[in-house]
Amino acid sequence: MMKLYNSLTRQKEEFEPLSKPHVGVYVCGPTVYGHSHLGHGKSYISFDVLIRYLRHLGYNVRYIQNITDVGHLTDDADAGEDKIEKQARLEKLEPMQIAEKYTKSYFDDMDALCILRPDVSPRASGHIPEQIELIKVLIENGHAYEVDGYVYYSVSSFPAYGKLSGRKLDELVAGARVSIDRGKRDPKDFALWKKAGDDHILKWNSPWGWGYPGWHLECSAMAMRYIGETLDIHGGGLENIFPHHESEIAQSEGATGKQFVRFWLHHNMVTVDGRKMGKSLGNFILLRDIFQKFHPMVVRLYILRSHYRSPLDFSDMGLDSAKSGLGRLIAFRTRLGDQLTEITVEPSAAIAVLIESTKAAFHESMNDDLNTPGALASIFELVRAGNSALDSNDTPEDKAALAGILDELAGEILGLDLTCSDSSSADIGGLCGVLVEVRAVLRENRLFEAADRMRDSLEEIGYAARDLPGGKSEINRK
RNA sequence: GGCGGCGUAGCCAAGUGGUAAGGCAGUGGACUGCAAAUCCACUAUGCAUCGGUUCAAAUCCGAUCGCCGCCUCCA
Repeated sequence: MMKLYNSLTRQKEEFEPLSKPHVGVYVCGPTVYGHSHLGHGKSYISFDVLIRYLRHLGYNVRYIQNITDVGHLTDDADAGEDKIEKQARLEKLEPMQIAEKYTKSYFDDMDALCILRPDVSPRASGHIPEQIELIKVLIENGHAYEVDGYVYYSVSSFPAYGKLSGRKLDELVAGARVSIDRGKRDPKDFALWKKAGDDHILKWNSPWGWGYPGWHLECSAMAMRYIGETLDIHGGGLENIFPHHESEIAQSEGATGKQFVRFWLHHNMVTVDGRKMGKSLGNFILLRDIFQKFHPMVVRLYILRSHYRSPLDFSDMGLDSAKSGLGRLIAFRTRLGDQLTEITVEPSAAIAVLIESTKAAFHESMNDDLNTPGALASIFELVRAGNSALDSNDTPEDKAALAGILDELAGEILGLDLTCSDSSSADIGGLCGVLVEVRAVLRENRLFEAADRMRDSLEEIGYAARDLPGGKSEINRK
C-alpha cells in the first residue's frame, strides 16, 4: 500500500482513491509569463513521478494541470500590474502572444525532462464561464457578495477557513491590502472577481460588468470541471498553501458542500545559497540555461535524489555529482544491450533473486511517500550487483532480465531515460565504427603512442575511447 | 509576532525506537600496454549542543544555538 503525506492531516496516510481504479489529480500549473526555472522542474518532476507510480500500480489516472494565462496582479490589492500584461509591454507583444510563447517554452522544457504531459492542460482564459458560474453559486449560497463590480468571498462565512494552513481566523492579520480594499466587509475577504479599468487589456464581461477572475478561482473551477467536486489528490508548492489552496477549499466547498480534496500534496522549494529561488528575489535559474551545460536527465536525477518534501539547494557541484551518477546508470544500461524482446529464456537464479530484492526495496521506498532517494539507492545497488554478476558470467538472458527491470523502475516509473545519452547521428555512429577499427589495428600492432594520441584527440572533441576485453574498443560521445 | 520545517561523513542525501541506505569525491587493490569503465576493500563509536524517558534514541520529550519557509505574486 502506498502512503502519502497529506498536508491536510499532517501525517502519512494510506492512499485509496474515492472510486477505484479512477484517480483524479490536479496540480497547480505555471503562470506563463516567463521561461521555466529549476523550481518548476522540481515541482513537475515530483508530480510526474507520482502520476507514473500511480499508473504503474494500476490506477486509471486523470491528470489535470492548469495553464494560468489570465494575468494576475503582482499583489492582491489593486496596486500591482497584471504580470502578463507587464511582460507583453516589455516584449512589445499582445498579452496572448506572451501566454502562447511561454506555454510553448514550458512544454519544451518539461518534455526535455521526460515529464509526461497532463491529460488536460486547461487554460484559465478558456474557462471564464465556469469561473463566473462558480461565483454565482457562491453569491447564492451567501459565501460571496458584490461591491461595485467586485465580488469578494466572505471568509467568515466559511468557518473551516484555515484548516489546511493551520491558521486561525482571528489571528489572520490583513496586510497592505486593507488600505486599498474597495468595500470589503472584512479585511480577510479575498476577491473572486475584479473590476477592470480601461487600461486593463485582459478582461471579460460578467454579471458584474467587465473584469477578470481572482487568482484562486481558476483552480477550483477547472479542477471541478474536469475531475468532479472531490479530487483524490491536489498537488502544488508549499508556498501556495496559504492563501491559494486555503482559498480554493473555501470556494469549492462553499459551493458544493462537499470535501474538495482528499489528499493535499505539497513539495518543497529549490533554494540558492539557502534562499528560496523565486521570481521576486531574482535568483532563479532557468532550465534552458542549465540545459546548456547539463543534459536534462542530469537535472531529473539531481531532483530525484532528494525527497520532494525537502528543500533542494542548487549547486553546480550537485549537478556534477548527479552527472557522474547518471553516467554510471547509462553505462550499465548500455552494457545490457537492446534485444530484450527476443529473449524468452529465464535468467539465472542469482539474477532472479537480485531482481526480486531490487523490486521489493524499490517499492518499499516508493510506497513510503514517494521516497525517490531510497528508490534510487535500490537501483544503484542493482547496478553494482548487476555489473558484478555480468563481470563473472555475461549471458544474454541475464542482460535482458536486468534491462527489463531497469527500464521498468528507472525508466517507466522514475522517468529516467537512460538510452537518450547518445544523440549522435547515424553518420557519427559510422565514423566511430571506423575509428574503433583503426584503434584495434594500432593496438594489435602495439603502436600505443598513436593509439593514445587518438584517444586524447577524441577526448578533446568530446568523445571517449575505452578499450574492452578482447582487444576491441568502443567510442562514444561523453 | 503567529504558524510550519530543517540541522546526519569533505559534498549531497535516506533513515523517525533496535544499534548509521545510496550517490559524488577520496585512498588501497584486481583488471589494463597505459587509461577509462567495472568489481573488491577502506572512509561518521556517531547523526547541531545539553539534559531527560527507555533494556535500547539520529529517531520520543524538554531546553539551547543555528538556518529556512509561509503569513504579499511566486513551482
